[in-house]
Amino acid sequence: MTASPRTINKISLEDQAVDLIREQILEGVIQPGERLVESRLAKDYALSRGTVRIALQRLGNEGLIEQRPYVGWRVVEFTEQDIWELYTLRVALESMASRLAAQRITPAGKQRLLDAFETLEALCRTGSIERITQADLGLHLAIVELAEHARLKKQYDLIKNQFLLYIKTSNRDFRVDTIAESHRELIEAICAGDAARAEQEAIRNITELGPLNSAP
Amino acid sequence: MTASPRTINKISLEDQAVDLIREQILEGVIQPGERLVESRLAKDYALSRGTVRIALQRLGNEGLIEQRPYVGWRVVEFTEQDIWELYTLRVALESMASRLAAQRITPAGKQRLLDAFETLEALCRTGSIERITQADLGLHLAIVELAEHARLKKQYDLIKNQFLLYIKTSNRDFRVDTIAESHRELIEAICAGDAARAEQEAIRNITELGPLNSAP
DNA sequence: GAATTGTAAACTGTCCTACAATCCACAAAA
DNA sequence: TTTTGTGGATTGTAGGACAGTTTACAATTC
Repeated sequence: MTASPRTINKISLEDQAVDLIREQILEGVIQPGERLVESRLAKDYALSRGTVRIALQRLGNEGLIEQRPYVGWRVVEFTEQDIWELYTLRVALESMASRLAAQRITPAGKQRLLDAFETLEALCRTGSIERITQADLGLHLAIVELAEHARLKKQYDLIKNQFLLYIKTSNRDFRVDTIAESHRELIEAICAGDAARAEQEAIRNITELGPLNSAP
Repeated sequence: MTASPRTINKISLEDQAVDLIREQILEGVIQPGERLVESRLAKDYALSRGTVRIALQRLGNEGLIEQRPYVGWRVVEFTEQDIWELYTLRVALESMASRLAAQRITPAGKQRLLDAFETLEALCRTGSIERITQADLGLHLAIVELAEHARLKKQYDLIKNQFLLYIKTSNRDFRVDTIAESHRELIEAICAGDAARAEQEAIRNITELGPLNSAP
């Protein structure tokens, strides 16, 4: 007998703590600039300090919180430079991802892309900003995963949440109605296996939304 | 009275542990595939398990070691796919770095680049492989730092040591005599402030050395 | 009053001990 | 040969302890 597809959830407390605290930050429960006190978090979540400590290290690596020796951790506050960095890095990583995705696109991959795209399209008509943002990110994430490049994905994940935090805490007004549409050509290029065009469309898609014109 | 420029070295044990263990790995004292046992490291370096634990987390993030739950950490062993990933990621990050560096080059920046280049040139005539590799990396690192892009640098640092580990553990024969020369045009382009050419030269420089022809 | 210096509180950095959970190799059994 | 214990090693996690450091603020000095 082989094990059934259902597997037991065996997530370490460290991992759970990371997810939990990250959620609190992204939800805005813990605001930018606010401090994270090891001992208080440990008490709140009924964990040991050591476990919380590891979790904070990891979130620090994700760039959501920053450390000052003997003072502690606090949620980052983004500057103009930070935003510029995030956008430019996204361009570098996603343009490569798009090119690779186009090179190795499969029927299953196309399906996944189109599903993600349709989800985004639907939400753009009726959904909340929250959910649109989520779907948008989901589409980009799909592209990155289709590139089948573990390190690229890892580096992308590393800045993904910083981007989310920025979106949620800034009050930029996005033209909701055009978001889905601005992805159409990118998706088409990838599905068509046109690597060069996919790369260019990725650059355009990110650049036209971001504040890249005002580079420092 | 103002404090003199000499500052006191106040490095946390966690950080020192990271540096120490990383050194052991890069020196080959701990070989790829070998296990890292928390309690043994703690005893060897006279540290507590908690401190070692944090250090291992960090090295895991750098991709030098990998974790299996309840089993422990061991030094990574690179596959063909890994090497391909490292090279392609380097291209993505360094081509952007070169472009930015060219855009914001200053006299001081030129000086730094040329110094690094000359060091490399000199070593290519007389130095050991070890030192040439070090100087080569130093030059690339200078470019990345001249881009003045904190996140780009952070992501570069994250794969830098994986690359070093690969170089040290693989027995690829590098044409030592051509290494310095292959950087000349890149350096020139950056110093000339020619962003587009710098970007292209960066791609060429990395690609012509690496095994990118045999992409998976 | 401004600058310096002392002081207490809060928190991090680090260590220790302890024990349950888990993996793994190997022996025992079917 | 395959399955099923079983024990040892190591990780995962908790909790307590205390020194080191920062910080705000009070006390002191000029």
